[in-house]
Amino acid sequence: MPIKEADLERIRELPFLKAAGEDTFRRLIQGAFLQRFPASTTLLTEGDSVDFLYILLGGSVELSGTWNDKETILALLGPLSTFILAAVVLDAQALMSAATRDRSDILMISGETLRREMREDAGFGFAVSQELAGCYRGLVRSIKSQKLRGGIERLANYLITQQVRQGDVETITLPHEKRVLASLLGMTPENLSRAFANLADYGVVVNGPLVTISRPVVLSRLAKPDALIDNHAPDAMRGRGKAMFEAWPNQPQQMTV
Amino acid sequence: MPIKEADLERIRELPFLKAAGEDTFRRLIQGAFLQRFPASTTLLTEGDSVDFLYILLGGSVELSGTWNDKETILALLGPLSTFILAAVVLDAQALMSAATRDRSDILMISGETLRREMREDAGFGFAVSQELAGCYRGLVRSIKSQKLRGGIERLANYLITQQVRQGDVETITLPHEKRVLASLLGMTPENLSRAFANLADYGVVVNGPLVTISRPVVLSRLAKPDALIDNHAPDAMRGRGKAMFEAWPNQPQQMTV
DNA sequence: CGGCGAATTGACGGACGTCAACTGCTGTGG
DNA sequence: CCACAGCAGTTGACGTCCGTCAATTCGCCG
Repeated sequence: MPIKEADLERIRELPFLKAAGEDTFRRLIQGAFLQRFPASTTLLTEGDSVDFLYILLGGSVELSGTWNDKETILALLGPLSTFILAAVVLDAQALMSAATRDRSDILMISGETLRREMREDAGFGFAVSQELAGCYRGLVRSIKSQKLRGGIERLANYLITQQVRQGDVETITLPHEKRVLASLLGMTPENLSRAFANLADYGVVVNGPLVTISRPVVLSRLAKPDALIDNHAPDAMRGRGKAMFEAWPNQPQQMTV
Repeated sequence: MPIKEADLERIRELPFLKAAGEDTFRRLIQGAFLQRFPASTTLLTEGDSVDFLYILLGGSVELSGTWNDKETILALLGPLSTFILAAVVLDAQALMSAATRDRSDILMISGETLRREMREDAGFGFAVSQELAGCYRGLVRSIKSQKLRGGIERLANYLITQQVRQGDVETITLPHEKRVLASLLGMTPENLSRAFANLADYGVVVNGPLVTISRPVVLSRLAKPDALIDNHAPDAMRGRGKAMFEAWPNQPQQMTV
């Protein structure tokens, strides 16, 4: 699929490409592919060597890890996310698998070109560092959530985060299947179900993918959301306008726990 | 404390400073402090804004996070580790606290200078990206370990990792108090004790800080170590000689789960 | 209409956290 | 030199959280 002019402009606005010089940008795009993948397509399996940096322009992607026949979802990505950047920078094997969830448009930039341009264009290299630093901090938040909170608390905070991102509505829409959410939160689907049932006491009403938070203050007293764990305004957003926060459809980036 | 010539040479060998140009290096060192801290000194509390990049030259440092009056250790660092680099790159507040465990020599580099030099010296910027990418991948391994394995399995793999790092000896020395290890592995001291007791069936004999692995094959069949989780040869080591792996005393870098 | 998968619910067992008591070591002070 | 306090570590009892297995319901799509 050829890269359209309109796409080029969108890509150019990515924070870590905006910092690149005009020549750098052109060379990066030169050997890049823009490809449309169907839903549930494996893009990369953990252990694979990584030849491209992936940039999700449309659709959604899931990052997962496995061990001993068990699998866990590490992150869910929405449009304008980059992924497996760290493996590309180090030219190392992937530590996570990546698969599309919906039909997705993905830009693939040559890893070798990326590394070469980073060594040439300091502004670009710095922007990549910032992107990586944002990813790193997302994982720190994840680990803290995972190690310090119980399942119900993780769910409660997830709901509050979603509420903020969806514009402080009373009724939020779960953006993924519950079994996917369960894996992201580090529990089984059965336990997620029970966690939702427990939250009924705190004014949480579940109706399919619709979740109504009728007593936000009560829920918040349980959840104890924390600026140093909960990504209400992700690092990755730094440097762009607030536009992405205002409305739902264009929101995501990274949806870690 | 003034920076000694001998220290300068050691510092210059750090992988992410080795890539810096001579001028860059001089400017980074210009406004830097080398400071000796006693044991159990708080260097930084989560939420603090971060003015310096820290480089541990001697001693040991613990990185921790808290929520709701609970605390967990996120990493234990040995000599020649950098820490809170991500916060410095983004000029953001720290997500973890840092404290010395032993008396420690720490080099502090101005964050503002670091960012400025990254924007000027592309080679240096790239090296910082590599450092960050290595840290990121360390956390990915941690999360996978945390979400996919049970406590006993995490301990078993920790022991195997230590065995490799200590030169494949039969009897390893735990480098930290057991309650510290417990927190790092995401469990309580009591449960760590029981986990050790369980591992007796797999040929693990505990004697204070000395742990003998009498049947490595049996233990390994339980632990199922995985190159994509267990950091037997950390990313951060890329680019330096193998010297650090050969012997115990000079080993560490990062000791994540 | 039938079948498949997601979601829920119940029953059960195992893993894990909490509380308490006890041991052993170490450093301190009489 | 010994008594004692203090802390790390261990062990036991208990309760809760969580994963597993099974059965059921529901909605969606062929």
